Amino acid sequence: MSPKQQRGEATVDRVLDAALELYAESGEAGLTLSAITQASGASAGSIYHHFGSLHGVTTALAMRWLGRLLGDLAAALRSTDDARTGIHAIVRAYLDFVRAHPEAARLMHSSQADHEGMAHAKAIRDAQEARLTPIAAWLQARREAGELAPLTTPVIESLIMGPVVGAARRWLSVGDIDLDEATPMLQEHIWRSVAPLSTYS
Amino acid sequence: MSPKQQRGEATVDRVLDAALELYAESGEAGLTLSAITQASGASAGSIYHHFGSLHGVTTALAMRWLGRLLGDLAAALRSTDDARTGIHAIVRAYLDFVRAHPEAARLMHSSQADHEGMAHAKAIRDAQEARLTPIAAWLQARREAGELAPLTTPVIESLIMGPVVGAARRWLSVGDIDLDEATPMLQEHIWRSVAPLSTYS
DNA sequence: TGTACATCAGTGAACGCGCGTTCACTGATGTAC
DNA sequence: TGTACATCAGTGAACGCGCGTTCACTGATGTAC
Repeated sequence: MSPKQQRGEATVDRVLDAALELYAESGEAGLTLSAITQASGASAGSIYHHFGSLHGVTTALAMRWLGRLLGDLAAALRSTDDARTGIHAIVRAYLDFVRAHPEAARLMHSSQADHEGMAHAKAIRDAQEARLTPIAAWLQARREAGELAPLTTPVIESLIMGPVVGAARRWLSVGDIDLDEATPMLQEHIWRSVAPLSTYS
Repeated sequence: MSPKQQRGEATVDRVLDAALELYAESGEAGLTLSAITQASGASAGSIYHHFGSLHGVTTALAMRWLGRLLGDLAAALRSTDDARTGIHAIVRAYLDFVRAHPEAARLMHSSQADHEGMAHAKAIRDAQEARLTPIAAWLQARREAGELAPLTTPVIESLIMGPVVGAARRWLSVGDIDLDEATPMLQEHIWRSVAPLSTYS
């Protein structure tokens, strides 16, 4: 999980890369130990040495990509300072990430949803706290500045991320949505849903 | 799947009810054949007679509840005729359903998300076409009447259902959202995101 | 610079367990005349 | 109303397969003096 030698790190990378590929090919059902050993070249024992269990592999995989996604979102916010450009930036960043890493996005959209993800959502939040904090702080600051409607954090987060996740999932599954075309519309209409009323009066 | 005798129907019901309970207890991993036979009282052979396979059970379970949910949503729309009350109604109907059937909601939120659900999203849509059509028709009529912003159907659906699904999932997992309190806010702010601009100018 | 030792990294055969599925069969229900 | 037959519903023991995990071990790397 936290290798002390370079080749250990390389092995962890190879295993996680192979696992994502396997997941993309055949879903959660494809993530068997023998499939991973074959695809990654690492032995069963080596995988257990680094991850403790098969479940440890999938957890590490989800955490790695969730960290990258949240990092992108936080970075997108960092270069903005008014609410509207911030909303636009985070929406774009999420959709860009999904387009760049569709397999990882697929993995996260389901692993966040499964029983485990549901049950351990809090644990995940803790593990990713460092990356969640700046995003939450940004939201709070904008709301306190009166640049966002006076809503609770969970409601604001649902209003912003909900449509983005919905559009991403739709693109990943049904495929009847053009993300390039949809992005500016999502950006502006999501903004309308969280903008203070004064913006339009 | 479509039993010709009454006791067949009763068995199917018992199996699906037991399966949902097992899922609520221990997730997808809990849905083994032996667990289902034990919990439902039906024999392995009987389950194969009705569902063809274990996978058939989970498919039937998801379809049953998805049908019920979509039925509720369509019913909620039916008693409205202007866009704003329609949006309010469908948002409320979804959240009411989630509160009334949290285990089923949990199941659908993940089974819609998994690899299978992603891959076969189109097949699911076909199977539920009868229930999806009136909802899609309502949307189209309202948009053509100028009561909704001129957006493509996937984008409108994402804007409406995205935040609702997001809030529901958050309630089911993290639990840091009060649905009673959030409902009116979601209703009105979702409406703002799909309302024609003239509403606020 | 060299040596001894501790820790990290990796191997792969072996294990037993529980899984989904099958199948030959019995019993219940419906139907035709 | 009674009888013969077809279909539907249900049983449960038996099967083999592939799974995750373990473990005794070797080899590589880092560290202390």
